[in-house]
Amino acid sequence: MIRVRFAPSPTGYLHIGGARTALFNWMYAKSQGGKFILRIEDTDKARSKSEYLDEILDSMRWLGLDWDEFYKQSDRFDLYRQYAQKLLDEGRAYKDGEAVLLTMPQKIIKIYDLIRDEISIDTREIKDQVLMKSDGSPTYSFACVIDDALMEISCVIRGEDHISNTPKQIVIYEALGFKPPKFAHLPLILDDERARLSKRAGAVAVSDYRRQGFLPEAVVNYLMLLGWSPGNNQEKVALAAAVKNFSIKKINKAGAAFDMDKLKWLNGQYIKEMDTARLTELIKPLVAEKYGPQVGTGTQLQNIVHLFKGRMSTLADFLEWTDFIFLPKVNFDEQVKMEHLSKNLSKEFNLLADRLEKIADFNAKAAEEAFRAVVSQLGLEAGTLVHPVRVALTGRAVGPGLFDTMAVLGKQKAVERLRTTFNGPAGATSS
RNA sequence: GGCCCCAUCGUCUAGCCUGGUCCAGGACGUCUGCUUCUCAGGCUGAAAACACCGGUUCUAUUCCGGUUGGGGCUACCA
Repeated sequence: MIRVRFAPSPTGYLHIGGARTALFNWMYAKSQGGKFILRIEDTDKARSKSEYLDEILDSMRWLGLDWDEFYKQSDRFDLYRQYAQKLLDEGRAYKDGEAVLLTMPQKIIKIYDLIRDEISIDTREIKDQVLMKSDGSPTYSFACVIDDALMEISCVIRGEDHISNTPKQIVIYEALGFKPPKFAHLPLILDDERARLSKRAGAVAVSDYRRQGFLPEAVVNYLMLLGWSPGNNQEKVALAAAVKNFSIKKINKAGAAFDMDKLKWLNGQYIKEMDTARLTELIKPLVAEKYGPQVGTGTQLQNIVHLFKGRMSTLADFLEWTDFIFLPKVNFDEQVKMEHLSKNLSKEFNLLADRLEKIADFNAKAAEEAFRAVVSQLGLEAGTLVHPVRVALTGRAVGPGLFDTMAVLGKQKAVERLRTTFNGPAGATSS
């Protein structure tokens, strides 16, 4: 039976690198019909916080990484104490004050790593290891070894930063009379300067990505591609398909730099392919949070989502693009205003407003017809009026097609903005 | 510093195990062009890599050694 575990420490949020370690463990378990165990390593009483634990659990669920068994090391302190006493009784460990230290044997330890093959280390490089701290709590390596052995973990899949912990732990396995599991050390995720990914480099917590409007399926898809490849030049890979293809042997040895651009691209792909109704459900709470619970309900929001779907790379982009629809007044970009509205077009705007006002069933097609009529009446090129109108209605020079934009804005606001741009309420005049 | 790990386009990678089919394939990003009222998108196309030096071999990106470079560890943190 394949049994693997992910063992985060609740001394911080779930790190994106930790999420990938969890993901690889999870994929391996699923691909082998094994069990995925979540074990909380909260032996450091001072730094462990329950809010971090909640966040880790939340992020795991959000990513869809469900677990079969759950343990907390803080519930198991008696166990660690018993094994420490056993080693003391057998003379394999000794006391230094209240602490318990393990005597290091002098030998060459060979690790068989599923990704890197054999690694050997001379224990003479390693000093005696603390097993139990003076405060009575176990050290990481001691608790980790006892738990991995007792939980019958068949393969320890963890980050490369643990390679040098492995020989120390093998010595502990041997002292305790346990058979060591297999090991697989994953390459680390690096930042764009190829240094270890840290807060400095932007978002590192899974919850940050969630907050920024990334989809869990995109985050999972991106993470699995860091150090692993499904083959066949596939980029967009569903978790289920990846599980089918998964093999530890195919994991890379070299560190992988995190590329935010590619994550955004992937996220955009998932957004574009998502059913608009479902996407609207995801966006609804964001709109409600920003503008109040009354705004953006019903099919109206779905139409807006439909219009902007193709240009979003994160859910948060929707809010960026659509402020002109939800805000009572347009938020002008002064630069853009200078460029497109410095010439007085009040005659043209009013004419267009008159036409729009008369439309009974206001939609993109009707708006376009009205617009074309005005343009031909004035003998203008469509383009010369399209851009100023877009700026007047949305505050920006870029956006979706003007008539679709008018349709989602609605007749009333469109007409009002056209009328007030040049000769509206005090202060609205620009020159 | 010591010990350990690693090394294909700017980035993620395929290929390397089982040398020739690779003047190295895909994707992100960058740059062309087309589409269009703009931008995004979509569709085209282009530039872009086997770190270096030796060895083995008829043949090396693929195997071996070294050099260089990068990363990790070196806690009574995990």
